[in-house]
Amino acid sequence: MTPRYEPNEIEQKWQRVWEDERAFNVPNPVAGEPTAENHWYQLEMLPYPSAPSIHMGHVLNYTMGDVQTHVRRRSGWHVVRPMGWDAFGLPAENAAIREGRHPRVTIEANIDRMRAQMKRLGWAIDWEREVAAHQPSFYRWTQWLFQQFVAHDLCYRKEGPVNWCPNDQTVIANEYVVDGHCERCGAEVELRNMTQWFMRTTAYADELLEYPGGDWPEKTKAIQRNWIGRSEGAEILFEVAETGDDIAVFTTRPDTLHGATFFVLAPEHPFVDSHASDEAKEYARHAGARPVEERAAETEKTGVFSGLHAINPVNGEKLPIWVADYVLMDYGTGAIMAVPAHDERDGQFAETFGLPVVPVIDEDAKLVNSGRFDGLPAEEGKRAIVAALEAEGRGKATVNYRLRDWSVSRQRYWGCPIPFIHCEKCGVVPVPEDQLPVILPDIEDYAPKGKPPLAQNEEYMNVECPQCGGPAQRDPDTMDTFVDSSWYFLRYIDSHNDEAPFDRFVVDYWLPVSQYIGGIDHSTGHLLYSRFFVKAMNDWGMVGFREPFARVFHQGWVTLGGTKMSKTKGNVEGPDELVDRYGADAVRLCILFLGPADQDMEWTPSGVEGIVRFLRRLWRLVHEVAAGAPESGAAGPLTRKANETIARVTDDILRRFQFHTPISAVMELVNEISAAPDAPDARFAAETAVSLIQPYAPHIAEELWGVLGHERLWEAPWPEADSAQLVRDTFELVVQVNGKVRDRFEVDASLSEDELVARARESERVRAHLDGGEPRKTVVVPRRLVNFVV
RNA sequence: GCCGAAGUGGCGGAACUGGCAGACGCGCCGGACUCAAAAUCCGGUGGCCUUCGGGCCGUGUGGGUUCGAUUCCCACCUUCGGCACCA
Repeated sequence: MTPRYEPNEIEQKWQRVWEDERAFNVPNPVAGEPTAENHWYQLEMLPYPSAPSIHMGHVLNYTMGDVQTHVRRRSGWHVVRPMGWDAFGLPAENAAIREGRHPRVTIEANIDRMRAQMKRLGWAIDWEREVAAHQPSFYRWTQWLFQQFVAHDLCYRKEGPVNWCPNDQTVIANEYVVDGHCERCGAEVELRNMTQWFMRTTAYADELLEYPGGDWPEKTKAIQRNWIGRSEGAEILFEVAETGDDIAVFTTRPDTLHGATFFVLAPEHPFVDSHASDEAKEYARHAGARPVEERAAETEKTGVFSGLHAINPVNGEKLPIWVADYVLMDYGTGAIMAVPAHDERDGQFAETFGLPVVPVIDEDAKLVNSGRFDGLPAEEGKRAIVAALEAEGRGKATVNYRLRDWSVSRQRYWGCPIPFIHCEKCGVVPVPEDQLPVILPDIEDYAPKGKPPLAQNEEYMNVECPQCGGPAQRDPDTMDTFVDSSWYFLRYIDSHNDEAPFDRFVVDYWLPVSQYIGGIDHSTGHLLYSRFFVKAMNDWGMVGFREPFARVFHQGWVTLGGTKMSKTKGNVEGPDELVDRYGADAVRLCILFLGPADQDMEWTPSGVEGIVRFLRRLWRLVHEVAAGAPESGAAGPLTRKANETIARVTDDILRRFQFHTPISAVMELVNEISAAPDAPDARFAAETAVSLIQPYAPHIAEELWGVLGHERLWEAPWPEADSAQLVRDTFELVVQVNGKVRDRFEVDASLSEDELVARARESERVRAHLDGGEPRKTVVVPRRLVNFVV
C-alpha cells in the first residue's frame, strides 16, 4: 500500500538530516595541504532584509543557484554556496522610523524570518559562513577597507554639487535619480554643494570596459559601457581676448574646429563668476541651481552673452563667449567650442540667438572652409588638426568619460560609520586600526533633520584627535550600502576571521565567483563597484585576481498583475502559504517551470496544480516500481529514454543554464515509465528520474531514493549518460516531396543513402506526389530525411 | 534620437548546428470511476476544408537566399528594457 505523499513531513525530516550531517557545509582549503582543483563558488546576490519576507523573485533566484549547486556537487565539484544580508540602508531606516522601532530590531527580526523561510525551502546553503553588513564583526572590515582606499588615494573628499533628496534628507547617488526625482520616495531632487567622500572609480574607467576571462551577458556589458561612456577626442585651449586667460574645451570633433562660431561656458564654470558680465552671472545663478534633467526638458535653449571673446587657436577668429545651461559643468571641461553646422544642440542655440553657421564638412565627409586642411577626409582632419595644435601647445588628444567618481557619503543613520576624525589642527585623520570598528551608536532620534542623525549625538561626535590628542569630531556621515556589498562575497569565504577581512590564500582558492546570479538592475551600481573594489585590492596585493565574477546571469523579474514584484510596488507574494499547502519541492519546481529564467515571468499560482500532480504521480509510480519491478533487467526503450534524459538535463543545466526544460524532460521520462511500469528496466528508469529531479525537489527525491533501497542521494554521483545506450538502431525517416512532409516510417539506422532513397520511393503516399515522374533532384540527410524535388 | 532584447496555439512555453513546428505543462472538450461531486485515470485539443483517404494554410509583416527557413540575410511594424543637452 503506497503511503500518502505528505510533503511537510518528509521535508522537515530531511532538512533535519542535512543539518545534522552538515551536508552542505564545506571547509576552506588549508595552506600547505593538497587542494581540490575543481572548485565552484556559487553565489546569488544577497537579499536586502527590509521586509519580513522573501518573495517569489528570491525563490526563483536562489532555487536556480540551488540547482546549480546540487548538480555541481554531485558531479564532483567542491561547491561553496554562502548567504548573508545587505542589512544596512535607507528603506530599513525609513521603515523603522515609521514603526517607531530601532532599525536593528526591525532588521534582525526580518533576517530571522527570512532565514527561516530559506531553510524551509531546503536550499543547500553553508549557513556557517553567514554574514550581515550591520554586524560590527563585518563593518569593522568595511571601515578598514575604506581607510585603505583613502590611503591609496582611491577615496577622497571633495566639495561639489550633489543630488539631495529633500524628503529623505540625504544625498543620493546618480543611479537613484530618475527623471530628476528620487527613485525611492519620488521627491524632486535638488542640487546642493557639500563636502563628500568619493571613490575614485574613474581611475579604473578604461579597465572596467574589459572583461578578461569573464563570461558576462552582452547586455550587461553594453549597459556598463554606456554608463562609463568613454569617448575619444581632444582638449583644446582657447585664449580669452579680453583677459589673456586660457580656457580648455573638450571635443570629439576637432576636425570641425574651423566651423566654431561661438563659445559656451556652463553656468557653474568658475570663469563665469570671476569674469562674466553681471547679466551673465545673474543667469548662471538661476540656471546652475536647476537639476540637469529639468534643463534638458526645455525645448528652447537659453543663454546670455558674457561680454567676452575667445580666440580660435587655429585661425585667430574672435568668438563670442556665451553662458548657457545646455553645457554641463561635470562633463568634459564645462566649456565647449560651438559648431552649429555640425552639432544639433549648437545649431539650435545658433538659431535661437541668430549666430552664424559655417559648414566645414561637405557631403563627401571632407573638410572645407578649413584653410590648409581643406580636402582632408574628416577622420584624417581630426588627427592633422590635433597634431597642429599640439605642436603649438594649444591642444592634445584626450579621452573623456561619462562615468563620475562614486559618491559614498550618506547623511543618514543606518549605515557603516565613516572611520575618520576631523581635527582642526591635523585635518582628516583615520581612526587607528586598533580602535576599529567605530561602533554605530544606539541613538534615540534618528529621524533626518537636515543634518546627519549622528551629528546630533555629542557623545559620539566629540573625540580626541588620534594624532595630537586635542578635541576633534567624528565624521557624522555613514557609507553608501554599495560599499558593504562591494566586498561581502570576499568575506563569505573567511567570515570568522578577526585578524583581517579575509585570508588571501582561501580567497584566491575560491574566487573569482564561478557563477553569479542576480538582477540586471545592479549593472551600473553593485556590479561595477565590486569590480572596482577587486581591481584596487589586486593592485594592493590583497587578492590574486582582477575580476570578482567569472560568469554572470540575470534572472528575469517575477511579475504579479503585469508589474515587477517589489516591496515598493506593494505586490509581494511570499512563499509561505504555498509551502504550507503544497510543500517546498512543489514551490521550487513551480517557480522554475514558469519559463526561461532570464525572461520576465508572470507568477500564476495555478501552475502549482500541475506540478503537484506530477509529484504525486512520481510518488505513486516509484512506490509501484519499487514493489513490483525486477531488481535489474534487460535494457529496453526505457533505458534509452533514461539515458537521453540524463544527457538533456545535464546539458541544459550546466551548459545552457536553462532550468525549465529539464523539468519537462523528467516529466516525459516519468510519463513513459508510467506506460510500462512492469518493464525490466523500469526500476533503472525510475531511479534515474528520482536522481535527476533531486536538484529541483531534493526532499521527495531523497525519500523516494530510500524507497528504491538507496541512501544519501544528496551526495550520490550525478548520473552520466551511457553513450552506448544513446545510439539508436532504428530511426524515423521523414520523406518530403518539394520540402513538404509526405510520409514517415521507422527504418534501420544501418541503411545506406541509396537504400534510404529506395525505401522512400516505395511509399505509396510519396509516389502519389511524385506523379509517376522522376525527381529532378534528391536530397538525403543521413539519419533524418529524404527530400524529392520535382 | 542612440544602444539592447523579444514577437510561435486559448495561456506559459519547446524546437540546441538550416531538416517532422507546437515537446512539457495549464486550460478546455469527451469518457471511466461515483447516487453525485472532488480527486484520480484514459482519450482528444493550431486554423480552415474533407468524399474521413487526406488536402490547404500556419512561428509579427513584406521580400530574399536555399531542395528545405521559427532558425540565415534585407526592409518594416509592435512590445519591453537601458541611455539621453555627455560636446
